[in-house]
Amino acid sequence: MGRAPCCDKETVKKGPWSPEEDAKLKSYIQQHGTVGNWIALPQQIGLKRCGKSCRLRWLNYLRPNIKHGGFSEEEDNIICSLYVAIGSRWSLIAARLPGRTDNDIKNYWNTKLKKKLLGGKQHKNQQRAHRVCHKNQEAKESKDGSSFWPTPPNIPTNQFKYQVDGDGHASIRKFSTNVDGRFSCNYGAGHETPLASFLEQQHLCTGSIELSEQVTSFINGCSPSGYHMPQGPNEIPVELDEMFCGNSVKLEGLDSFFGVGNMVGESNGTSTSGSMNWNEVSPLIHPPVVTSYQGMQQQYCLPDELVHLLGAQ
DNA sequence: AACTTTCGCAACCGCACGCAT
DNA sequence: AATGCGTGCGGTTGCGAAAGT
Repeated sequence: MGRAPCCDKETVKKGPWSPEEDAKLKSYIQQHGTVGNWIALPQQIGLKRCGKSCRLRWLNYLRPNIKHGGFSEEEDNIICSLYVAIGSRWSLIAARLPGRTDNDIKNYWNTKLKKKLLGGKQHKNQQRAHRVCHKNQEAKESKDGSSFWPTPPNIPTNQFKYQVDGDGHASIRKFSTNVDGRFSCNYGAGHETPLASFLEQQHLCTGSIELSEQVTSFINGCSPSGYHMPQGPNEIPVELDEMFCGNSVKLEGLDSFFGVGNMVGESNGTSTSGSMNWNEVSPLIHPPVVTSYQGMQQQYCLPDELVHLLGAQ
């Protein structure tokens, strides 16, 4: 048996909200505060709307101090950086941008930033059937050579090698969980995250990445329940940086750019069809704004916003 | 001016989670 | 432990506006 619908779809009104409906909802919430039960709210105030619709309308439009449009360059950078780090968790990204809603950011990303970032390279499955305008976009950007991120650093590939040590797979999982936790506050255990997927994939693809004593010792220093804050540049082994920066990768958070299901091949900078090699991905991990957090910025190539995130833990 | 195509955004949909029972 | 329900989230769609032909 399927789940009962939250409202009667036959009698409930859909589509754009009228000013009268807005006024009713706003007035009620201003008097009574954000309601405890959205499902019951429309009946209480005589709105023929679904409770979820009321909630959405309030959160995305009627709520005070909402900003619409006019994203600044700084906001662009924050959104891009966070997207690369944590993927499409719009609510988390919105939490870093006061006055912005997750819906707004999602729309802005889908309509503007993604194109800007990728220069029109999009997987065909990502395209809606009736929207073929990206050819023009690609042609234009190919013609004038425009690109969002600066040229990536020339990092030689195939130069990393990890020493064998016991249960590398489990160690990688443990490490990625800890490191990822710092990038995805309050996100439940068991969820795949970009870094976790990346590290997992490194192991699955090469079958040979193991952790050295230095790395293991770093991992063991991570609290299983909390976040381990690096105390300086020397605490994070250089080889971890290489793990992030010296291989061809496919970041889960970027799957939506090129579709899913393609595994990165050998660790020589090449990738299988449809996936991204390091030269394609690295500019996404090297956004223009780079500062340092106790020196570790140089190790991890973290953008400003992630440094703030780390600092906020 | 008329028509077509593209864009941007508000809103909907369905799923997953967490809490209460 | 199982079930039901409300909430929150991310993906997707629909439609009016703007731009192009």
